[in-house]
Amino acid sequence: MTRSFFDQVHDVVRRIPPGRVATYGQIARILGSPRSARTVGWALRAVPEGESIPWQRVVNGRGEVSFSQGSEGALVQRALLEDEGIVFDAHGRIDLDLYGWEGLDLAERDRLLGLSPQL
DNA sequence: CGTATGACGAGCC
DNA sequence: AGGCTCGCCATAC
Repeated sequence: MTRSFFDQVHDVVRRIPPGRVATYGQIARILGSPRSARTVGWALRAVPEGESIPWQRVVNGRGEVSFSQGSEGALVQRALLEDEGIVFDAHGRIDLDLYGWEGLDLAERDRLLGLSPQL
């Protein structure tokens, strides 16, 4: 298969519904590379602006926007998430128990991993 | 083909 | 508790 890890990351991120967030580590685990969280972040950094990939719905394991505080990217991401109804606490963090993505069901996960050729 | 790079994460001070 | 280090691993060069 020609799908790069980056493409697979993008595929998964596109599945995150509005108002929900996933973590870098979670995406990595879904793709079968539990130690590739950093690479997930890199894959999102490489998302072209025009693409319809909801990159803002991916945060770090503590529910924080993973840009240096005050940076433009951080402000943009937070604004986009708040537009989806997500509420940040006083520490600028998201309650993952409340807004965390449920994840993919097994069938969908297998399809994304290419275990069951469908297209 | 070796080295550098990160929008992470776990662990150790 | 909070900050720092170190491992990780797909790409970039």
